Amino acid sequence: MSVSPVREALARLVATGLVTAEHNLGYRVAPLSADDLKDLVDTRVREEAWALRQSIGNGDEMWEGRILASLHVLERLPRENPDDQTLYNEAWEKRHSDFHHALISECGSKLTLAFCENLRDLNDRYRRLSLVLEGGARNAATEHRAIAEAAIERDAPRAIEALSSHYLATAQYLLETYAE
Amino acid sequence: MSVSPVREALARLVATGLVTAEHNLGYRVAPLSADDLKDLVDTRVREEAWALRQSIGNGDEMWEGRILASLHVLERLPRENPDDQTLYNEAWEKRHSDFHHALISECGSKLTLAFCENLRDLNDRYRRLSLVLEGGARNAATEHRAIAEAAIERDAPRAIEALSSHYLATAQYLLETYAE
DNA sequence: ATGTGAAAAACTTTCGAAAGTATGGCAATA
DNA sequence: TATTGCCATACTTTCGAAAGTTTTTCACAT
Repeated sequence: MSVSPVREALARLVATGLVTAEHNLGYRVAPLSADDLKDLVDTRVREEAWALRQSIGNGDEMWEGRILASLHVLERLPRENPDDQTLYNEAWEKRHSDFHHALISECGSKLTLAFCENLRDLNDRYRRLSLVLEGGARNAATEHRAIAEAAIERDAPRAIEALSSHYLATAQYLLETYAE
Repeated sequence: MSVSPVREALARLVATGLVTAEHNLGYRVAPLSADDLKDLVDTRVREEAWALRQSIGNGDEMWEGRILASLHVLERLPRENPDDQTLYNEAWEKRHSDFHHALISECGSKLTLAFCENLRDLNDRYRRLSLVLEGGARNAATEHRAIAEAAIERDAPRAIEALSSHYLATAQYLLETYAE
């Protein structure tokens, strides 16, 4: 493989914020920082809270169905990689992403959805790091179910509260661990 | 100039959403549409309203100074290009962008600021089109001053109302013109 | 020891051409 | 006339090398 396609791929990663570029100095993995994580989680909670509220207002029974379907297949897979505990279970990661997307998918704004997807990609690096550190102590499955149920019952405040604390818990753990 | 740097530039435009790409079919100018514009303006009003409110809460006297300075230099330049009425006055465009950035610059979230900048870039195509059509009938200068004054007086609701209607007016004109 | 400057090495970017892919035209067939 | 399949053409992507830039090395002078 030549440099051209690699550079194209890097250019895309720069656009998402996962990689930084400086002219004549090449590309670098974007650094992680506590400030970045705080901004990331706060912004994500704000955006997804709005998107979830809109979806609860707009979504029909098909939307409810998609939430239940994505939650179901998510619960049928272990979060850990069965073959190698040090690796991620990419299939679970995909389904996890799909579940969260389903929740906000009926918000009515493509731009907001694209932004949320971008924020998820940025956040994933921190979340995966947290996963390694806490070793799956928290029960994410219970939290997912709580969010889904509140959303389907059209209880926006409860759904948003459940989603927010779901996002905040992971970040909080990481921030406290690194504060030491 | 070779294809490589052109492709890199196009890749960046794809990232902002101004250009679309399809594998083996090349790049295209992203289409304009009424739906896109509605989403764009709604999202932008929501994001900038939040960012302005935060800035009004966080901003110090230096922030106030930057708003006044950017408004001042904006008012000292004509919106139209003095040499050719069919061209834009790029210097004015730059100062206009700087003014709007100054208003929200103290919101405290880099991610939100980056998103707002992206939305501004996307919106500019529609705004410039509107500029040609309405021929500068509206008095943007008065609106800018109203936003700045409300912001500096720390009147968040009034500032947000002024900013929102400033953004909505341009879009509304364009949507109505094309609805015919 | 410390700093300076030139030369070499390593790396990034750009280039022109080759390889690969889609589109349009044309002849053969129904 | 309409449809199919093939070929030529135009375009997009990828390649390997050349050109350009930054970093390191090392001799020399302070």
